[in-house]
Amino acid sequence: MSTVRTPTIRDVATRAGVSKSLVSLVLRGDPGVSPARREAVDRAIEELGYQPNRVAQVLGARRSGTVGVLLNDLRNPWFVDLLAGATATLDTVGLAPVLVDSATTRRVGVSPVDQLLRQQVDGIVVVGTTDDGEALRRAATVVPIVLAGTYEPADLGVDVSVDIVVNDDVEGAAAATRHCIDLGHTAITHLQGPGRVGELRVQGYREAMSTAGLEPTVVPGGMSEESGYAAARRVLTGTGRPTAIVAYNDLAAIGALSAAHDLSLVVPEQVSIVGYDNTYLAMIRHLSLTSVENGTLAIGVQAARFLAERIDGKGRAPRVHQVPASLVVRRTTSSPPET
Amino acid sequence: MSTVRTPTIRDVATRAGVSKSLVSLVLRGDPGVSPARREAVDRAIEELGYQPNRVAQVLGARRSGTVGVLLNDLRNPWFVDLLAGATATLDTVGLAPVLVDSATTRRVGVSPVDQLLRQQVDGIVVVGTTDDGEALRRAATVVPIVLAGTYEPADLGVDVSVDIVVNDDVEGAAAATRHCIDLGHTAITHLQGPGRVGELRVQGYREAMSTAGLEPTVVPGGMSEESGYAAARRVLTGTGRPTAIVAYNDLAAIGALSAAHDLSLVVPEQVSIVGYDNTYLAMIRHLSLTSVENGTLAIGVQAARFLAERIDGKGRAPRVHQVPASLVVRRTTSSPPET
DNA sequence: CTGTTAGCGCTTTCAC
DNA sequence: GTGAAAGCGCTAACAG
Repeated sequence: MSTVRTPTIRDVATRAGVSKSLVSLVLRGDPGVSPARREAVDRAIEELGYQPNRVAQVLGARRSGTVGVLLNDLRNPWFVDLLAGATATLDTVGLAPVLVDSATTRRVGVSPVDQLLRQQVDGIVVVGTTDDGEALRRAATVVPIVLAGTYEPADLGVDVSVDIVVNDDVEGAAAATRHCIDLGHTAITHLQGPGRVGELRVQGYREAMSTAGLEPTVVPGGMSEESGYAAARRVLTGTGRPTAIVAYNDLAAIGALSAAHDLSLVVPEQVSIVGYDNTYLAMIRHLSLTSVENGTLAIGVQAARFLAERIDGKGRAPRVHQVPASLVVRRTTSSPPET
Repeated sequence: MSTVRTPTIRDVATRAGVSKSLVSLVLRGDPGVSPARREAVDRAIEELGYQPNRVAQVLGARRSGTVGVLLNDLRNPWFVDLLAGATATLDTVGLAPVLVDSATTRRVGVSPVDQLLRQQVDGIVVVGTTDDGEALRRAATVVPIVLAGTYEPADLGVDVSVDIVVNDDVEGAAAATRHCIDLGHTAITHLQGPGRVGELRVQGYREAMSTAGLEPTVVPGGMSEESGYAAARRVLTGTGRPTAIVAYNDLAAIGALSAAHDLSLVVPEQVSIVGYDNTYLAMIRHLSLTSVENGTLAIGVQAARFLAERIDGKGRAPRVHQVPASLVVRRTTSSPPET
């Protein structure tokens, strides 16, 4: 914590014997600067240990080069994977993500979205179902927004156009359900998750059940391990319990796995369980969870692309990009018990 | 994306019929503002939908109210837990974390630490072992730094003082090892992790082994699932394999679990495995990993406190805060096979 | 208690 | 090609 003033662009300029603006040009790699001067500036920067002040740059340029990423639970590996895809892509176009985890950020008064806006982000990507639709609606009038893995908030306003990048939730859930049906299950319960995505998965589940002439059972779950545990525990307690559970996501499925364990039900012999998202959790061999692969990384990449385009002013009509979903069968599903 | 200029403090002032500075005072909740004027300002803010521009605030105030949090893998639940503790505490003192995940942030040229500095963060908390010691050393001369769950980089310079918050790695690893010894194991292998923390855990392991008169075996591992898998696979292949593995952390332990599974070794009957960090992964009942609880949340909280103090100018001597570690026995450890 | 006056460090026309 | 000057939106003394 030295007490000497940290060097500014002006110091660099004087030291290099040029003007402020010339330094600014060099900083931004402007091609039209004579090699000699560029060299002089670079040396001065080096000698001074000069670091450009981003804050001042942003204020001056009226463009921050950052995009807000609104997650809602860093504990869910799905978010992290999607984030990885988005980050990689943003990097290539000179944008930097600024994360906001609505779960940990309980800053009173100001909504996370407004925080982002105040920070002058150039765009926002909303990852997964979120509340805060009100704030987003406002935000949409100021910066471009893309929704990744969610359809909410729908109707962001008449003349604002947001892009949506999702997987085929209906088909994914249907595939998961069909898999159970094909294995011989007839009593299959679905643990519903939040939002429109939750509804679409219910729809896929219902379609598959109906096609097979089976009676659907949907119970409200959630997107966390705890909620999956609680829902599954309820469902698996007592008689008339299902022989298979199709969960909203991997986290909920893992909660269900735990519930089964606590009720001394062995998986998959007594109860089959399938997740959604195909996160690394599903791949852990000791869990080896049958799950729906939904192109998480690709969604992140595409979301970032869309956002970057819109930030560049390519203001087209709203787009919906859908990546396919496919089932990955592992060891938490098998034929139902004989009874 | 409306085209109207977003309102500034000046617009608010005119609309409320007061001066810019009065608005500024209201914004910062200054007590010395007459209720009438405050009310007028608030109404103007409301009517205009005014949002203060953080960037301008920071530039003016020469203080950003943010602290950089240098993680190195968002996929490791340990980081996320620690982050949660830190965030909660930072919030209470009006500081906001800005995350940098060195794993996903591969921004060429500028080190993540420098990025943080350019953003004018008021301090940095380094979570877990990091490279980039060089940049941190430079940073330490500009803002306060606290290390959480790591001792690196050591020696940040003569007159800079950084605080360190860690758990008792030696005791934690020793407890894990003793547990195996008490169960009757004699062939116990330790999967070493990175950095000084890795060394301390090795030390704890060695001490426990030596006390019991057993021969230690340490193999290099890593901190990821993959590296744990690879190391364990090597160790468990062929004859003369250990009956117990003490891993560097939960992620590595889970990798080891998978390796055992792939080699058709059943856990814990044929091989016991213990992790470190006691993350939610260890608690998943289907994994039910014996692990060392190391007060992750408490470390995050304390790190944030230390940093906040230093930012407030309470520049004391460097401190080292150590939280206790304790073993949580679950179902991946048992007596060794009879042979 | 309130308004005025300088900046904060950088970008950006716009002349030279 | 390079430099001068005018902001970006807000904070922070300092007078009134």
